[in-house]
Amino acid sequence: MILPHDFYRRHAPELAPALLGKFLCVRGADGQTRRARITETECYFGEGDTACHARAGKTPRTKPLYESGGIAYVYLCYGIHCLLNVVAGEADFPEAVLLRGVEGARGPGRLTRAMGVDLSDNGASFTEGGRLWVEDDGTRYRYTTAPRVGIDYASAEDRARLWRFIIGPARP
DNA sequence: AAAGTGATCATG
DNA sequence: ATGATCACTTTG
Repeated sequence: MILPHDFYRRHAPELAPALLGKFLCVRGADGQTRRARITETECYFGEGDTACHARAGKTPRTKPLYESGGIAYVYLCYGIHCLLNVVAGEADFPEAVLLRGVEGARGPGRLTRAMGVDLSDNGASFTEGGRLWVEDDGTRYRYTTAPRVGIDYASAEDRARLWRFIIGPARP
């Protein structure tokens, strides 16, 4: 089942674990579809989250974050890597879920390279029959939470949030 | 441990 | 126009 728009219209801290175990699907230029189960996500939540790109408000780059959920926010990181986020929630409130890993590709930069996602996918819809979508096969997974990575610049409070979600045994 | 890499954003 | 900053990966 292809996840519908409503699935994405909730807050990112809730959407991030909900995406675990779902299949990220990308139709390539050759017509072949690549499918991989999502194993690791992180959420970024609002202008008040000092780790979120939208912390400085709306700019040309962060504009997709302010759209209604169910579209892609892709940006270039460290000059090399395209990182793929799933925009969450309602319009005018910036929040998204970073896809950090799928089966067969750990790391957000490797994920996009493996799946063939790049900057041209920025703003693309996951629900309107484009080359990107997410499928649910009904499987549920246990997961572990952890702090987000690569956000040393954020406030201590925001660095401490357990907003990283990883498929695996729940922590004791 | 450290470099490689370039868009983005805040300055001037 | 310039410079600092990065939601990373690879190499040694």
